[in-house]
Amino acid sequence: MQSDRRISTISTTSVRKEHRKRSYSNGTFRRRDRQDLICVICLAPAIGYNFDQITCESCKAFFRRNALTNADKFKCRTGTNDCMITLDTRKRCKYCRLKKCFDKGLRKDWIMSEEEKRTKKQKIEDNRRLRAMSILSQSASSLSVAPDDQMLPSTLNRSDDSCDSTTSNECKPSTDDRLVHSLTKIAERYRKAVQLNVSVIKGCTSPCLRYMDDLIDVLNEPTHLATLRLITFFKLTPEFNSLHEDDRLLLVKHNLMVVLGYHFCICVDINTGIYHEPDTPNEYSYEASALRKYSDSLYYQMIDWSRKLKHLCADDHLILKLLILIVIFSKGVEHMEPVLVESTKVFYSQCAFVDILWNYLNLRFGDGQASLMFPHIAFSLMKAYAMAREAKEDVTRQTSETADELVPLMKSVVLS
Amino acid sequence: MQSDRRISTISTTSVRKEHRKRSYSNGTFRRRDRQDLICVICLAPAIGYNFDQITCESCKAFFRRNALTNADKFKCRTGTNDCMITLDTRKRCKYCRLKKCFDKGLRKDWIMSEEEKRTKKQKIEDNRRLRAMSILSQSASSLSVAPDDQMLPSTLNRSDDSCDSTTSNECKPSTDDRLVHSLTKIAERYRKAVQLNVSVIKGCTSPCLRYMDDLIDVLNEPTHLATLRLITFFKLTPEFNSLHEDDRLLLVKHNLMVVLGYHFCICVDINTGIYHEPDTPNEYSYEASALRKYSDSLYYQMIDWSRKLKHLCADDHLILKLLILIVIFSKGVEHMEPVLVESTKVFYSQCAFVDILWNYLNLRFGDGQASLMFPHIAFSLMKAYAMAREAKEDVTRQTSETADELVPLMKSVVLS
DNA sequence: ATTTGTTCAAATTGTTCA
DNA sequence: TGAACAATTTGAACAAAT
Ligand SMILES: [Zn+2]
Ligand SMILES: [Zn+2]
Ligand SMILES: [Zn+2]
Ligand SMILES: [Zn+2]
Repeated sequence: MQSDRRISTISTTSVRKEHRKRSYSNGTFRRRDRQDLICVICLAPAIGYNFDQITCESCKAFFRRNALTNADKFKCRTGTNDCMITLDTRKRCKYCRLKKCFDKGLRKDWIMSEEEKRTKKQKIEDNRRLRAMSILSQSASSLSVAPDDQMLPSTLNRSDDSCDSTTSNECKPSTDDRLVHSLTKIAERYRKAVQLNVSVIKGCTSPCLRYMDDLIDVLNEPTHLATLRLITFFKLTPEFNSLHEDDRLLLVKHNLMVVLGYHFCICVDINTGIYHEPDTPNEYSYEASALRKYSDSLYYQMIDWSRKLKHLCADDHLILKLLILIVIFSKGVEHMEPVLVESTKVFYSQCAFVDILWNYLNLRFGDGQASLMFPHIAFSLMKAYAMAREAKEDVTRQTSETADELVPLMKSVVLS
Repeated sequence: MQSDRRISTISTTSVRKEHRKRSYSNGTFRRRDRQDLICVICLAPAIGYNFDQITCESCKAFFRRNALTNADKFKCRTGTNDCMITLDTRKRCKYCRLKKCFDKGLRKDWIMSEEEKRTKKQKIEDNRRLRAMSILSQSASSLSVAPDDQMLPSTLNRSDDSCDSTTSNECKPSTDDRLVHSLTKIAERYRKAVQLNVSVIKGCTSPCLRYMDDLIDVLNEPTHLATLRLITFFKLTPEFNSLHEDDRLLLVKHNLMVVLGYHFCICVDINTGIYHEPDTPNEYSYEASALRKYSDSLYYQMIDWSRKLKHLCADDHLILKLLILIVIFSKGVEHMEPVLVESTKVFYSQCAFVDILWNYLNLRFGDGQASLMFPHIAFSLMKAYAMAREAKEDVTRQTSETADELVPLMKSVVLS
C-alpha cells in the first residue's frame, strides 16, 4: 500500500516473494488459479511457476536455454530493444524476449548448474534403483499369506532373564519355550519366503545343473531369485516390515550383498560344489564355481568362508538364518552415510535377534558356548562384509558397459 | 478504431494474428490444419508459416529470392498489375506474384540479411567444429575406464578429507600424502589418456621416424593425436569434466594451442631433436624440426622455450602436466570475449592445481623454491601464449586455401 | 543460363514425460 | 525442474523447368 511509489525496484522483489509465498504456502490457491494462469512473458496460457514466475512451457524452455548464454549473443531485431512479446510475436526477437524474462524477474540462478544436474541425475538413478525394490513397499498382505504381525517375544527385556542363573528353573522353561517359538517362526517365514518366489525359469523334475555363462546371468537368475526370497523373508519379519520405508530400503541396499553371502552358505554343498536352495526339489541347481564369474579370488574366499562358517555352526541353517536377520539390521558396519529414520528401532531389533541367537547357541551347544562362538561369528561377519564389498567392485568393474542387462532390482543390490 | 487510416498494414496484421492465435492456442486445431494448409499466394498445398504467412515451398523460395530486389525489376506481363496467381499461373507474372506476397503480408524484414546469413554460416561452421570436439561431450564413462570422480583434495582447504589409508602421524605427512596422491592421480590420468588414443597410422615395431611433408600433415597426424590425448586427459580430470559444456569447449578452444606447446616440451628431446610421446614404444617418432612447417621463427622459439622450460623444471614431466592443467583452466590470458558460465568454478579449479604445483615444487626442490621458480614459470607461460598466437597465425596464413584438408577437430584448435 | 521448385540440413522452438 | 522428443522455420543445395 505504501509501497506504491517504489514500484520499479522494490515491488518486483516483493511481488516475487509474495508469489512464492502464496504459491508454496497455499496449495489450494495455486490449484484454483491453475486453470487461467497466463505467462508473464508472452501472455500464453501458463502452467505454473518457472524460475520464480508464472510462465508457459515454451518461455520456461527459452529461458533455461538462453539465460546463461552471453547477453550480447542476441540483438534486438527492430533496434528498439522494446519489442512487444506475445504468443504471436515471441519468436520474432530473442533479445527482447530474454530481456523481458529478466525484467519480469525470472531468476537465472535457479537454472541448475552442471554440478546440480549431475547430482540430480545421480539421485534419479538412485531412486530408480530403490523403486526397483518396491516389493519392499508392497504390503505384506499382498504376499498372499496371512502376515504374522506378531513380533518375536524378545528374551531381552527380561527382568527374569537377568537372573538367568540366579533365579531358578521355573522361569527357565518359559524362556526356552519362547525361544523355540521364535525359532519356529523364523524357520517358518524363511520357508514361506522361498515358496512365494519361484523361479521363472522352467523347473526341472529331476535334479539338474544349470550353467551360467557370465556374471550378468548369475546375477539375473540365481542371485535375483535369492534376493527376492530374502526380501520376502524380511517382509515376513514384523520387526523389519514395521520399519520406516526409507529404513527398509536403506538396510536392504547396504546389507543385502552380505546377506547373499550367508544365503550362499545355506545353499552350497561344499563337498559337491553344488548350489541349491533347500526344499525346492524341482528347481535347478547351480555350480558354486559360478562365483568365479565375479572373480577367482572371490570364489576361493567364499568357499573358504562358507566352509569355516558351516563348521562353526555345525551347518545349522537356523543359525545362518538368524545371522541373516542380524545382518539385515546392521547399520554402520560399512559407512552408511544416510542416517536411518528410526535407528534406535533398528538397533533394538538387531539386539533382539542377537539375543535369540545367543540363547539358541547356548541351548544347542551347551551353556556358555555362545560366548565362545560369538568372536568367531563376529570375525566371520567382518569377512562377509569384506567379500561383499569385493563382490560389488567385481560387478561394477565387469558390468560397466552392460549394466543395462541387469534386472533393475539387482542393480540396486550389486552396484555400489 | 482510430487506426482506420492505416488499413493496409494493420488489417493484415490483425488477420495474421487471427491465424496465429488459432493455430497456436489450440494444438489439435493446428495439427488437423497442417494436413490441408493452402498457400495464401498460389493456393497450392502449403507447409506452414513462412515469413509470417502460410505458403507453399515455392512461394517461400520465390519471396526469399525476390523480395529484397528492386521493386521495379519486374513488370506485369499483362499490364493489369492484377494477374491471378494460382498453382498453374504463378510463373507467368513475377510482378504480380511478388505484389501478392506483399499484399498478403509476407514480411521481407524476416528475410535474413547478408550479415545475418554470414553470422549463421559462421555459427554452423563453429558448431561443426565443436561437434568435432564432441569427444568432450561424451560421458567419461564411455572411455571404458572407470572415471574416477574424485576431485583432487585441494591442499588449500585442509579440514576434512578423511585420512585415506594413513592413520599415521600428524598433519604434515597427511598433507604430503595428499599431494602425492594427487600427483599420482594426475600422472595416472595422463597415462590413461595416452593409452586410450592410439595412432591410426600403422605403428612400427622398432623406433622409426616419420617425415612430415607439410603443415597439414603435421596438424592432422601428430598434433591431432596429441590433441585427442590431451582432451581425454582433461576429460579424465573431474575438475574439468564437471564444468558446463560450453565452458569446456571454450577453454579447449582458447587454451589448447598453448597446451600443445607444453605437450611438445614433454615429447621433445632437445639433444636429438626427436619428438616422441613417452611410453609409446610402438609409435612413430617425428622430427622436432617439423615445426618449421609453421615457420622457422616458431621452430626456433619453441626449441629455445622448451630448452629453458625443461631446464627450469629439471625435465620433470609431472610439472609439465601440472602446467598443462593450469593452462587449460586459464581464462582471459588472451582476451576471451565470451564469458564463461561458471567462471568462478574454473578459477578455483585452476587455483587448486596451482596450489598442487606450488607444493610439489617445494617438496621436490626444497622449501621456498616454489616462490623462486614461479616468476620464471609465469614468464614461460607468457611466452607460450605468444607462440601459440603466432602458430595460429602461421596456420591461418598457410592453410587459407587448403583448410578443408584439416580434420575438423584441428580446425577448431588451430584456426582462431 | 536463368528461374523455379524440391529436398535437405540446421537451428530454434515447443511439448511431453518422469 | 530438465531430458528427450517432436515440430517449426529458416537458408542451402540440388534438380527441373523455362
Ligand atoms: Zn510464455
Ligand atoms: Zn527487440
Ligand atoms: Zn504458393
Ligand atoms: Zn501481372
